[in-house]
Amino acid sequence: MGRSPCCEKSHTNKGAWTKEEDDRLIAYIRAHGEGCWRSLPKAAGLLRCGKSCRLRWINYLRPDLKRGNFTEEEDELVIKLHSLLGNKWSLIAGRLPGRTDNEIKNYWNTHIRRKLLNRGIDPATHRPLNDSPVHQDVSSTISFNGVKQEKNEIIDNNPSKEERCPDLNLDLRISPPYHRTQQPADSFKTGAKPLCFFCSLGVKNSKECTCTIDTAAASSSGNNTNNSGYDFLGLKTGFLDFRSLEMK
DNA sequence: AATGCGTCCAACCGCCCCCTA
DNA sequence: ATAGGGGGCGGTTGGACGCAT
Repeated sequence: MGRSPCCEKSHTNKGAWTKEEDDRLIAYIRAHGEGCWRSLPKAAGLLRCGKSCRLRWINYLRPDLKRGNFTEEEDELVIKLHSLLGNKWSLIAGRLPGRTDNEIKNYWNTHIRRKLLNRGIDPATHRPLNDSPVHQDVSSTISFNGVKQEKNEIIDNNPSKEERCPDLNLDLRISPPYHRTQQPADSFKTGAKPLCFFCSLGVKNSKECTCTIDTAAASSSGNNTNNSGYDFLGLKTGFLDFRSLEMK
C-alpha cells in the first residue's frame, strides 16, 4: 500500500501549461495568496495537480523571478555554493534572488558542468579530473558535517589541522539569505538571537543547530538577551570568511 | 527539404520531512 | 507517541528547438 496520490490523476491535465491556465493560476494567487496547493486547483478552476500548480507558480509565474541568462558573478556564486552545499538546489537558490532551484539545477547540468569539465574540474567533487581517487576524501561533496568540522576548527583556532579539499580556494562569504528568512534588523531590536549557520541555510531542526543549544543555555541561566557578538552563523566573528575554510 | 543529433528547459515523479490531529 | 497528509526537494524525462550533414 503506497500513500494516496496527491490528486485524482485521471481528471488532471499534464504537460505544458496553456496561457489560460497560467492566467487562472495567477488570478487566483493574486486574490487569495499561496495557500493549500492541494485544494487550489479546484478552487481556481484548474484541472491540474496541486503540485503542478505549485511548480508552475514557483518556477515560472512568480512575479519576482529574474529571467534571462546567468551573469558571470552568478555562475561563480553557484559554483562556490555547490562546492559547499552539493546538490542542495533550493539552498543555493535561496542565495540567488530571482532564481529558482529548478532553474539553477538545469543551468548547472547544461552549462556549469561543462564549464568545470573544460577547466579540468570534476563538477561532482570540485577536484581536478586527474586527481587520484586514492587521495580523495570519502565524501564527494562538502557535507554539513564537513562544514561543522571546519567551523569547529575555526572556533578551536587550530591552524595545524589538515585542510579538506585542498584544490579548492573558496573566496566566499556567506551572508544571510536574501529572502524567505526574516531576521536582521528586527531581531536586534527585539533581542532575538541570530540564526546559526544551519538555520540560516534553511536547514530546519538540524542536529548541528546551535540556536536551540544557546537558547536553552540562555533560558536556563535566566538570560534572555541577545547573545551579541555572534553572527548568524553562530560564530564570534562579524562574518564567516570562507577563506578561513580555504580548500586550496 | 529531410534527417539526425545535441542542447535546453519545463514539467513530472517519487521520496522525504515536517506538521498536526 | 504515532500515523497520515501536505509541501518541498532532487532526479529524471520528454518535447521543442537549433544546427550540421
